[in-house]
Amino acid sequence: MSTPPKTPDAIRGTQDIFGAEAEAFAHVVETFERVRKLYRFRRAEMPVFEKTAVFSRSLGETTDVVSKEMYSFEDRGGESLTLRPEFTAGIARAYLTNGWQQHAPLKLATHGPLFRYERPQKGRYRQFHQINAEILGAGEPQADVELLVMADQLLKELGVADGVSLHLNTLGDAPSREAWRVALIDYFRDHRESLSEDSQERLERNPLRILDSKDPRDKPFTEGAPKIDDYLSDEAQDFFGKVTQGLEAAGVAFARAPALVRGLDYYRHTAFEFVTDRLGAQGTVLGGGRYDGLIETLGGPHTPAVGWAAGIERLAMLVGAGGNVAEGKLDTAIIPLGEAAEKACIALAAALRRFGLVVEMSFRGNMKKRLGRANESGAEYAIIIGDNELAAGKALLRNLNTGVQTAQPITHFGKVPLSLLDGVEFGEPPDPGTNQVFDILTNSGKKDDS
RNA sequence: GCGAUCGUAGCUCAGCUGGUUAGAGCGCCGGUUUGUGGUACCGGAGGUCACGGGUUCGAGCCCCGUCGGUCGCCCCA
Repeated sequence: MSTPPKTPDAIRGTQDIFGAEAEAFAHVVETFERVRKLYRFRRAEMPVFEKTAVFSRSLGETTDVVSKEMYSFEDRGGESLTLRPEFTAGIARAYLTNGWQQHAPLKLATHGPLFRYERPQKGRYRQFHQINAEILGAGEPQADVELLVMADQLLKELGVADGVSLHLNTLGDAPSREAWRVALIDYFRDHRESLSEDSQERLERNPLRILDSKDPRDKPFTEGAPKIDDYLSDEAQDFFGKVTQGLEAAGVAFARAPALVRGLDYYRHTAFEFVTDRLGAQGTVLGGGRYDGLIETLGGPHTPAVGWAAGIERLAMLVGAGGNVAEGKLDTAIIPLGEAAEKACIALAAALRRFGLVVEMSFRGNMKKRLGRANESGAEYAIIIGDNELAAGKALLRNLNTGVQTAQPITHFGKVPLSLLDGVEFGEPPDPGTNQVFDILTNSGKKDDS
C-alpha cells in the first residue's frame, strides 16, 4: 500500500510561460537583440549568482532591499551567495575583475532572469526577466542620449510605444543632489504633521521618495516642494541640457518629470522611466539612469556609467495585448499510414524541412484524427502516404483549404514548391537524369493552358 | 511585512435563504465514416468542491486556521 507521491508546487512568484505568452516573451528578446546590434552594444553573459557583497555593497548594507528582498543563501563552504536581483552590480564586478576597462567606453547588452524576494503582484514576480543595456566608462551626456534613443527605438519596434511616454529628470552632480536633498528635508519638515505616515517615515530614510508618494495627503505639499533645477550646478545644468538637446536632435519625445527620483546614493544626473498606465500599479516599462558612483562602492576607480533595464514580462504583456505575436504557422503536415510509409515520411519530412518548410509529421491516431490535427494546426497542405501509395511511388497531396487532393510522384516533393504541385495531376515520375523542376514547370504550364 | 479578494472537471465558469446521485461550455476519447479534416448529431471518461478543523440532523455554501492565486500598500536595485 503506497500512497502516490505528491506533486511539488511551483515556487511562489515563479511562472511557467507557455504558448502565446512565451512567443511574446521571445519576440521581446529577439527584438532587443536585433536593435542592440544596430547600436553596436556588445553581448555579455554573467553568472546568475554572485557573492552577496557584490549587491549588498553597491546597494548599501542597511536598506530594506538588501536586508529583506534578496535571495541570499550559504553554499557548502559557508560563503554567502545571492541570486542576482539586478544586472548592474554584476556587470560592474565583471568590468573590474576582467579588466574590461581596456574596452571603455564599453557598450554592453544582456538579458536573463533576476530574483527578488517580494510579494508577487501584477507585473512583479520573484523570478522575472529583464533586458539590460549599459555604457561603462563614459561620463559624456552623449552616452545617455544613445541609450535613450535605443530604448525609444526598441519600444517603437516592439509596437508598444503608443501609450508609453518617456519621463526624464536630472538629479544633478553630487553637490547639486545633496543641496537639493537638504532643501527637501527642510521643506517637508515644516509640514511634517500633515504628511502621510509613510512619508513621515520617508523623511528620515529617503526624503526624495516623498515626491512620488501615492498618498493623496502628500500631494498638496509635493507640488510646492523645492525643485532640483534651483540647485543644479552650472556643470550639471550643462550636462542635462546636452541630454535634452540630443534627444530633440534624435526626435525622441520626452516629458520633464521633476518628481522622478532614484533612491540610492550612487545615482547622478540623468534618471528616466518609460511609463504606461496600462499595467496597473507597476507602470514602469523601462527605467534607468546614470550611476557614476557605483563602481567605487565595489572598490574600483571612479568610473562614470549609465544604463537601463526593462522587464521582459511587462513588455510581453503590452506586445501580447496588441495581438501581434502568433505561434509559428505550419506549412505542411505529413501523414504516414503504416510502418513502411512512416520511414518514407521521415525522409520526406527531413527533405522538406531542409528546403525551409515548416513541417510536422503525425505519429498518433487514425487517419481521421491525423487529418483533423493537420487542419487545426492551420497547415495549408497535407501529404499522405500509405502503403498503397508507397508501392506506387506516389503520395497524396491534399490542399486543406480547397479539399482538392492529387497523387504525386514522391520524387517531386522537396524539389518543387508545393503550390506548383497543387491540384495538378501528373503521370509517371520524370526519367532519372532529366531536370525534374523544369519538367514539372512545363507540365504544369500545359495544364494551366488547357 | 500589511490589506482586500478569490480557490468547484484538463481549461473557463454556474451551483438559489445550508437539503438526496455536483452541473454547463470548451477540450479529450469513441461512434455515425474498415484510409480522409473543417460542419452536424450521438455516446463516454474525467471531481477527496485547495487543505485541516468546527457548527449542524445535514456543509461546495456558515465559522476558524493553513496553503495557494489575484489585485493593491510598503519597497523598488
